[in-house]
Amino acid sequence: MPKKYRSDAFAAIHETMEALHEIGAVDKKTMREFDEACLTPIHTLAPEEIKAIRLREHISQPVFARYLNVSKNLVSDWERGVKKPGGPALRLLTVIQKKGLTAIA
Amino acid sequence: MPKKYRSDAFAAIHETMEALHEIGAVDKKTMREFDEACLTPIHTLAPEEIKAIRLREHISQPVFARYLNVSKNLVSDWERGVKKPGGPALRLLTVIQKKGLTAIA
DNA sequence: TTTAAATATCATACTTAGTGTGATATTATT
DNA sequence: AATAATATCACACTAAGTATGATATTTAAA
Repeated sequence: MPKKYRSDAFAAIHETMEALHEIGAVDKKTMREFDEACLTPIHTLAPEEIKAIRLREHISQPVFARYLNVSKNLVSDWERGVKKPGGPALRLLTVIQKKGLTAIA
Repeated sequence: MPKKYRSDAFAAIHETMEALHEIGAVDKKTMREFDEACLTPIHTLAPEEIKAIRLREHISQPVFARYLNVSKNLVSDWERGVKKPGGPALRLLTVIQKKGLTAIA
């Protein structure tokens, strides 16, 4: 059984916060700070870490590339440290690292 | 209660496929084709669609940007059609469009 | 055992997505 | 009234990401 406590709890709390905001019980500033606090922090990933994430899912570079919607050569470059994943790519990899491939399938 | 039938079913089937592959009952080619078939197809998003996704979540451009791990100006550029989201950014937006913000939180 | 196909490393050249700064205007909040 | 958040816009810059193709090794199949 997959653990989904965190995301389920977050979804529920988020909806509650939205309702409270619409009623006027919570102001925009609080909403914004709440959302910021819910963000999974992002740290740069070392080449080996990226490769480890992929091997953990037991898939090849080409297939992994299609999941991320990037070219297969880019995945190779990441794993060899030739290039480093940027903004949105890093978020994607962080999500997969934490929740697995099925989170974005 | 959030609907997670699809991802739960996929996770279960995926694990079964892996087990069958390790036993030798399923070859690599079949595994690869299976994974490819599980990918949510990606279509380019119009500026209005991107804005719609964000408004649907009731958050501002800056907060949305932090969820995606991109700069706030880029979100503005997307929504005005000045720039178009590429590979990994498109995947991220497609996931949010289908599963909501909590999928990547 | 040979053939074929998938995988992964590597090189090169190119395009544009994404960053960062800063100005402006409008809208909320106190 | 004043402060802060939001959003549009301009500009220059960097490097992420693309595309193609060669090579080598492994893996599957005939």
